[in-house]
Amino acid sequence: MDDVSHILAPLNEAQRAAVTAPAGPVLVLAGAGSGKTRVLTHRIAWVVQAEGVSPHGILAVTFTNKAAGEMRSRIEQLLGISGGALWIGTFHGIAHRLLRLHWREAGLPQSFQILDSEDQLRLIRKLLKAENLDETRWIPREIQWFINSNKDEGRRPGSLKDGNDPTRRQLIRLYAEYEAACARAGVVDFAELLLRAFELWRGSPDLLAHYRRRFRHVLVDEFQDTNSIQYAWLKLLVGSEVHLFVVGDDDQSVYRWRGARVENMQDFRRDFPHAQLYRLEQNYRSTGTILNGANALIAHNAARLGKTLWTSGGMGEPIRLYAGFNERDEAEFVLRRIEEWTRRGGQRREVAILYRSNAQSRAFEETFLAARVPYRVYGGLRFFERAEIKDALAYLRLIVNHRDDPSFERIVNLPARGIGAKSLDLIRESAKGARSSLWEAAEASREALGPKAAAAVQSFLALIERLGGEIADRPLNEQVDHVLEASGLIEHHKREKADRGEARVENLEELVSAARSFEPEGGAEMPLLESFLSHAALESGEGQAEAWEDCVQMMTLHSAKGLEFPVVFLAGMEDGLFPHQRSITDLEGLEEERRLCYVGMTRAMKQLYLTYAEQRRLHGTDSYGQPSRFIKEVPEELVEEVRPRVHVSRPMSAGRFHRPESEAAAPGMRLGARVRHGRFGEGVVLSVEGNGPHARVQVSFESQGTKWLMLQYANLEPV
DNA sequence: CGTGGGCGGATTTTT
DNA sequence: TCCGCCCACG
Repeated sequence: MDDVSHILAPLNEAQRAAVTAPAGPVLVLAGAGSGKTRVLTHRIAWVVQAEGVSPHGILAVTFTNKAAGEMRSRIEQLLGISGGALWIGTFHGIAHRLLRLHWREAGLPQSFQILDSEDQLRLIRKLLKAENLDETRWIPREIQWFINSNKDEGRRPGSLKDGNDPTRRQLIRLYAEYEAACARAGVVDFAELLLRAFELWRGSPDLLAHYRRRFRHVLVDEFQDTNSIQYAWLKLLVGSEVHLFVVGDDDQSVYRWRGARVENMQDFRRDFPHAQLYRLEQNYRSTGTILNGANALIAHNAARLGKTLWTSGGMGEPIRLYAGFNERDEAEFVLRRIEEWTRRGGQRREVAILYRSNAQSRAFEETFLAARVPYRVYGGLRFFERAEIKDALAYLRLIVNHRDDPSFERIVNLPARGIGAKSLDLIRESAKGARSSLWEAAEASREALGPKAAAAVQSFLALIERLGGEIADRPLNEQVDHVLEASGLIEHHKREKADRGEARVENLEELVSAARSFEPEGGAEMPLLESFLSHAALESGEGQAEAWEDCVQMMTLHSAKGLEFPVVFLAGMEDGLFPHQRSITDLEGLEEERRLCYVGMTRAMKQLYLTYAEQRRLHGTDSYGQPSRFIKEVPEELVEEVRPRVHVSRPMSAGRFHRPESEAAAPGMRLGARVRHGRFGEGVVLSVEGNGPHARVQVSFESQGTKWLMLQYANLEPV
């Protein structure tokens, strides 16, 4: 046996017991901040080093690409080897890998592409339109939900019963049509990746046997977030002899609404009655006060596996509660506290503002912008989801796979080339009649179309063909670059309104540089371009961490899961907002909201603030909310109410941003301020975006129109 | 065919 | 309030 002390030494007793658990299924109930990731990585290291298992025989599944990447690098550090042989990835990533390797057995075309949720919605809309169904009666989102949740449960249209309900019958029919359309186009959506991978194994015993022999150790992170098909897939793989090691926390299950089944944790104990259970309850993150508060809160949920976090550290400071007059007052309070924190030597990046829904970031952004305090909002539109990026990818996808109908639809007339709705309808009709792809229908459409449209269609097809030839055998970034130029996309965006178009061109350039630095993951052998396209579909592209500026972090509670911060503000603690109105009515929904609150509280290491606003402007109207019921579920003695509002800070118009100008990095850049520019003359500030050296202002000049200017170069003077 | 105005809808999010 | 989508118009 190799020396394994470095694997075991940093672990506490419970962690060590889990890491060294003997053969058989294992369930680790890991509370927030109890070293969950550490247990997983050390388990892998242990299995490799102490039990001599080859990394080749290990499969580890996570929920996000980020988590997978972190796990891989931690294992590499721990073992001092390259983790290349380990299969670590998301369920979707691993399913994708399997389908690439075994596309034939899975019944897929070799060059199948992945449909993201937006593509999927678009396709559903197309189907509805083709069927002449009213979108107000058949809501695309609901149909999408119907399809995905059935796939998540492993159900194909053929196995669904309509129960003599005409609505349901129609939904099932649409599901079947949607499947046919995907097959025709050679595309698979996210849920399909999982279901296909499941069916692949279920339908090929030899293949399954192969993987069962290969993967002797299967580890799963965030098990409470698995859905039915993922768990079914795991059970299929595991059979009887493989070691399944799952880690999860039922109290942190916050994705029920997208198919996650906390019940899988209980089911696990039923399905593997001999499973060993380990509890990790010692928390290394938060103060005793924070933990006690979180424990008390979550105790209001029924149906828990049960777990109480404790710490060997001190109680720390009380949890602080602030009742703001309105959302602006709330934001200003948070701002003042953060300034206090930094004045005492704290860093901004150590502070997180967490909220229930993205719209809440706005009030904070405005306040922080005005105060010139750098912040970063996580979430929002991701890189690969931006329209211009998706257009560019659609070109590449269509080049790779002419049958990719969604891509065809997307770009056939972008930039505009005279192929209007009517021509497209014709092509769609004939594709449907011939059960062929749009591409094939377009090829055959010459006669059916007018001469002008026919020429336009043919030249589009020729363009795609030509591009395919021109980019063959060139480096990936040149391929992307060439397609962007030759397709006219760049030109198209350059002609747009200056501000918007510029940003789009920049994003497209970013895509080229992403291509330049792209390295395919080991495994499946496929052309670089195709693997880049799959990567683009599977990776949201959130990871583009910008220069590590010292910024206050703002994000939703959901995206904060798995993170920790010395100082946490849980903002918007009002009934209706949090718990959210739409979850308030049923118990299950409410319990999930409570778990979300638990997740939020347990992000905090040293200081935790709960804040709410008595009056909040939302969707344009003012509402007067009650403090969140969750506040009352935290024991009073742990909470200190900050400055019970004796005097109210008036949020009046003139003093909207009442920061002394001398403190501001760029004085006078308030919204509505009058400024003078050397060349453009006088104007009014319409908006301010970003901060630090990247800040940009939009100014409406009297004679030169509206322009975006980089603050650092513009030399604007207040008038 | 491309643009602007009117209308409705507006958790949470990863893949 | 604000954003995205659809339709009507030029």
